[in-house]
Amino acid sequence: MHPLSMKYKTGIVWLRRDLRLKDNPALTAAVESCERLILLYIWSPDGDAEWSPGGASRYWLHHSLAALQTALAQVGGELVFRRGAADAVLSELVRSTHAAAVFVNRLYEPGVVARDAQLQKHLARDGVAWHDFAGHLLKEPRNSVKADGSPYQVYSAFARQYADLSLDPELAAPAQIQAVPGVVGDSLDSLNLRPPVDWAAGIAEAWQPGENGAQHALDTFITRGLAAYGTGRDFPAKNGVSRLSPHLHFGEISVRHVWRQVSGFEAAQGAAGRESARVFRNELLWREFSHHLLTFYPAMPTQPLKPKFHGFPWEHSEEWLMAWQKGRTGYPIVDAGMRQLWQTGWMHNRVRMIVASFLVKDLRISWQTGQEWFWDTLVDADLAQNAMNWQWVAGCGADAAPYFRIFNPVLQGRKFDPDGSYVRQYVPELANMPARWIHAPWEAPAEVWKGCGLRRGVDYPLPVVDHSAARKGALEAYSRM
DNA sequence: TTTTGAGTTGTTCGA
DNA sequence: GTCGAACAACTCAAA
Repeated sequence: MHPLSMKYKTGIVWLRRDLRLKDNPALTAAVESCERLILLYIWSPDGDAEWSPGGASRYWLHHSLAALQTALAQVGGELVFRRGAADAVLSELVRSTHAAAVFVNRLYEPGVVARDAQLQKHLARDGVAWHDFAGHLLKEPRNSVKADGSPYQVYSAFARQYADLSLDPELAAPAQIQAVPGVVGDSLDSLNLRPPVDWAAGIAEAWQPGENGAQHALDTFITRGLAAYGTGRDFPAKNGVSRLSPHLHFGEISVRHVWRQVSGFEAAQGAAGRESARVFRNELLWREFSHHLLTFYPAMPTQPLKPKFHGFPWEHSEEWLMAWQKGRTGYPIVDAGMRQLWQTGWMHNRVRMIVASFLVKDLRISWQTGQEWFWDTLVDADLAQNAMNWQWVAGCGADAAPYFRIFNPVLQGRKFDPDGSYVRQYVPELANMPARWIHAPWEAPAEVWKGCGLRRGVDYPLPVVDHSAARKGALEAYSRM
């Protein structure tokens, strides 16, 4: 942390994706070094930075901000909302309030990094200090490079350096905040983050955005899911995963806190539990790795990391894309995943791989197209992770991904949703399909369809493509590269 | 500089 | 039904 010897009369805490009070380095430093604070959130819909949040993210953001507003008010703080370009908002605010310093936690999207550098320069010209802190990751990307200073390109080598990770002590939530009174702001509602049409009922049911919801999700996971995470995480019908991703994306909980809690749990476990904790921590390291990659390969969201993928012959079928997006491909596990995404703003990780593989390998539609859909529909949409994972599936990412790794949606369904309960939940028209046919209903005899009250290919579609043929086509296209 | 070992999550085929 | 091998070649990390 920066040693701040200077005391400021007025400081601005610019909250971005660190929507929490606990273990928030920028907030704590500001409280300790300023007599009074302006707590600011800026909504810049037309982007100082590219990749403005998608629909599901905005919904989450609205509720997360509402929760933060309440929590800050309880310690005397007042969250001020402003809309517009960050540069204009900050310079106006600095002039009108005579604030002498701005405090932020660093982010790692290339557009944000560039904008922050500009802002810092502009503020310095007006004599305003800029203090940025490490609050979003376990380790700063610039500190996790190889001995020669070059960036890691392989996950396992990257992850190895976290073996002896030592973390700064956690910071308590501020007990008291002195707010600058009477700062003019917009209302949260006027930011229009919520959708005009209420499609979000399913999201509201499934989630509790905000710091309390995040801590609750962590507690629930540690008491119910973590011990069996190693195997349980692969079964989408079980509650085997943490569901922390949107909370971590918006910084409602500190990843250092999560790491510590998981390590604390591990200490009291037998071999299986220790292995589960290790596997889960590796998932946190994949999150780190994605930010590392985005830092050193800023084109990752649009360009394949492996150059030979430039010019890959992707298909452009609106009809297939629509079938995938709406969950009407005729492959139940794929359709269940895509409908879970649409209804709840989230999809189980195992199923994300299956639907992504299906889009890229079976339909041969570009990973960028899939990434854009996820960006708009996921409550946890995160530029670094979205880009890294789509590239991983497509095989054009940093790690070696064998060209022959093509998921078979029927086998995956049978293996990870053996009784079909995940499919039944999200593809209710198949609720009565016997388990034997649930992952390949086109193979079911006519009387089985009839017995379920279904017209074959009408009430539930036949496969848009034949997997076996599509697999051959993909292998051929990849080998021609 | 050269060498060596290794690389998140799979599927198919034939014995 | 289960099991092991094959499925390419290449790049990266580290000694």
